[in-house]
Amino acid sequence: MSMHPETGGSLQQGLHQDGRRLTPQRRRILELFESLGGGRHLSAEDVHHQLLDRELRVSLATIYRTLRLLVEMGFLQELQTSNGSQFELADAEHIRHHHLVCVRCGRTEEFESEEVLNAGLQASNKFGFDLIGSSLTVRGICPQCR
Amino acid sequence: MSMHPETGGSLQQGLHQDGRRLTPQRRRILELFESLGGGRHLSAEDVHHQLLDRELRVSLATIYRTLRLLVEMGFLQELQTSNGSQFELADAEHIRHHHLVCVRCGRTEEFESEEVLNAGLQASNKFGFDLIGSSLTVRGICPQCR
DNA sequence: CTAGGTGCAAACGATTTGCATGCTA
DNA sequence: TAGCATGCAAATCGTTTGCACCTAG
Repeated sequence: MSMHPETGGSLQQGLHQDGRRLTPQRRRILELFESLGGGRHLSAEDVHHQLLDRELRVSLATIYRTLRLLVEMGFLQELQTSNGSQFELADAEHIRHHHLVCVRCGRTEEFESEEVLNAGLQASNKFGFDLIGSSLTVRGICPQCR
Repeated sequence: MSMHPETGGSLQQGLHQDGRRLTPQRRRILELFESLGGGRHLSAEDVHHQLLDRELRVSLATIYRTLRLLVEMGFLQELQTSNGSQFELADAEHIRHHHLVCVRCGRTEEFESEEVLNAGLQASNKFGFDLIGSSLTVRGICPQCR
């Protein structure tokens, strides 16, 4: 009942469902996230720059469209911040990592929690949702800003 | 160590700290949230309309400035969505309410969880943050969109 | 072939900011 | 008074979209 993160193989399969196509641009974005591994937050602009560093040109518009697609497929998870969205791998190893954000300076720390993972699972069961992932955002004021 | 939500009284006190002033505009916004009670999400525009319905004129710019202030003071909690931020009372009764969001249609359900609350507390302690609040966002696909 | 994808540039829309004026403490 | 707050309008800036062209299947 829960749609789960896929391996490279089944993900490419997913990109062929419903008449979707696996283009070089999409492959580049996928490979970027895979090469960076989990636990890294990238904005759309970050993805753009990382790709340019690798001499790969993909338009920002396509990056936005692809990131949205990957979120809906459950491959990425989106973290909304005051400066726009951040995306990160949502695979089994990282689905349990959460965020502690300073509301003053935006500093972000990460932590893990088994209980939070379970709470999300229970909630999605209760309402009949297919779980994609969950993320806890804890807001506070960091020591430097206090 | 944890900055906690305040009652009306200590909140108005908070609005006098650091040379801040309690203006009619701020009072109107505060009273709006208090009158609606917890568990309601309002965007900045929503606040604007609600106030107009009550024949109270406050500029959108001031609403944005005040909402940010109230979030930093811990009186409101901010929920970032793809259509902008939503704000709600962050008082003791509602600080433990979380969100289950459909990534396709945006439908949002709410639920509570004691474990999540504790996880946030532990995390903020670990990094020395003053806790303001926490919110879990669970992403999934709702039954209608599946 | 042909629907889906891409790039570009323009459009959008929520939020922020500069500045002159108002008003709290 | 002094200085924070407000209102207005203009500026920002991340994100979306229209459209003509391209290409995976």
